[in-house]
Amino acid sequence: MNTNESGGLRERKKVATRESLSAAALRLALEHGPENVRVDDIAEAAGVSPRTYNNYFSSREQAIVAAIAAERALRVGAALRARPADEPLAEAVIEAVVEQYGAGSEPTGDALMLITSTPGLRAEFVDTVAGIEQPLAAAIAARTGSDDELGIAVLAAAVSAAARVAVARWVRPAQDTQPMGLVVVSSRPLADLLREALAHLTPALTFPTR
Amino acid sequence: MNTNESGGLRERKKVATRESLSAAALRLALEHGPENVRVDDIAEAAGVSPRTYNNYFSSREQAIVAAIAAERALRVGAALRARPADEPLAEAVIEAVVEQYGAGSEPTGDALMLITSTPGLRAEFVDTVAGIEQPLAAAIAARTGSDDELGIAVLAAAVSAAARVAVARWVRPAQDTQPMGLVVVSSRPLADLLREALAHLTPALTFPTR
DNA sequence: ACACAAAAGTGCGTGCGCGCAAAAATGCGC
DNA sequence: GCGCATTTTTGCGCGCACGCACTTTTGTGT
Repeated sequence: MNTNESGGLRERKKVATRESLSAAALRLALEHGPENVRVDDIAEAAGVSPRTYNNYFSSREQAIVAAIAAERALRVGAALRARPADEPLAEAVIEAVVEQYGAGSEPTGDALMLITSTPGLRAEFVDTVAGIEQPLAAAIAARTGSDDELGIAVLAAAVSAAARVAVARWVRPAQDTQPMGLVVVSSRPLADLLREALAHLTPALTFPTR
Repeated sequence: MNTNESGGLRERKKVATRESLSAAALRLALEHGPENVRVDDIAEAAGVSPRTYNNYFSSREQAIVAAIAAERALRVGAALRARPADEPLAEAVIEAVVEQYGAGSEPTGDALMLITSTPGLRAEFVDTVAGIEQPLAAAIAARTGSDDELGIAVLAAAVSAAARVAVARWVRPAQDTQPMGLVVVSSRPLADLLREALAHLTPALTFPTR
């Protein structure tokens, strides 16, 4: 039945509510500055109650970043599954992560300005990278056929950690901030940083223990 | 001058306040159950105001776990520095982590019962493992003499992530919980889980990129 | 079409985390 | 010992996260 395939009305309304809330949070943050966004305002703009807002998000930063990072982490698993089956695991993982987080996928313009505007938003954006861990573990397990659950979890966690280091390096404030306290990202493309960071894990992904 | 060596009275009082707060949080949690501990009670027991409590801790779980995990993460860096200089990096790192988190160092008795009693405490305990990342990076840099800052950060982050996976595996609820909903840790010693997890990173620690 | 179950939305109250500014404590030079 | 600078403590107020219980909406079987 159609409702099972795409999820029913309830499921679609749930997704729509979440998207409406994060879109409202982002718009209000861009209009008034992230520190001036109020939960009551976000909820009202999305047409739900503040309590419902908290059913979906535990902080303002989480809601704002959700509109920017939008399930990117979840797509890493799908990207890895889509890599050629005969490609070495290390390369496949690197390209899957770079595809979702670099090479044209990184935030730009107003969104980038926003996530680097406060420590809280920067930290939340960096934290969203951790979301790749579970989908990646599932995709690695499917790809390798390995039943070493701990080993797979460790490799996925290491990749997630390396990606987080690269993203943190990319968004961290420059040592000497620009005039007016402007914060800019690293001049290096995120794809470069990701590849360099993940290259250090190539040996671990290439020579599995056992 | 003496005050510079050990830190002055101000510094010593700061340390004492933090220890007093976390000890009070732990004692009240053991006496009344972690969910019934109030910030006002912790602050009063430690002899400071609730506002001061929040200068040191951002949550009740953080204060409780601080009394249990007590700077263990910071000592991993020192433990690595203390390993034989000619020992391969991978083995030195593994033994340093195991020394601080396993092999007789893991929580037992009431403390163990407490950190596995609620999802919040379990998550906070697992999160404290992330604290090994910076001290470990500093110790790896000192030990290898490498100036590849990103590479060192990635290796330290990967080790931290692997240790977190092992600790999370150790404290996670058993699939079939005991009667009365009792939660127990994995039957395997934490040292075993840590060694197995970190073994997967031995190739990355042994064959540096470059 | 209806009845019932399940899930989502919501109001309310509670506890609390944090920014700000003022008071108190400590460090230091003279 | 004193004056000044710095740091820590604290009170206050605000915004908010969440548990609980109730209402509303959606899903499902008959």
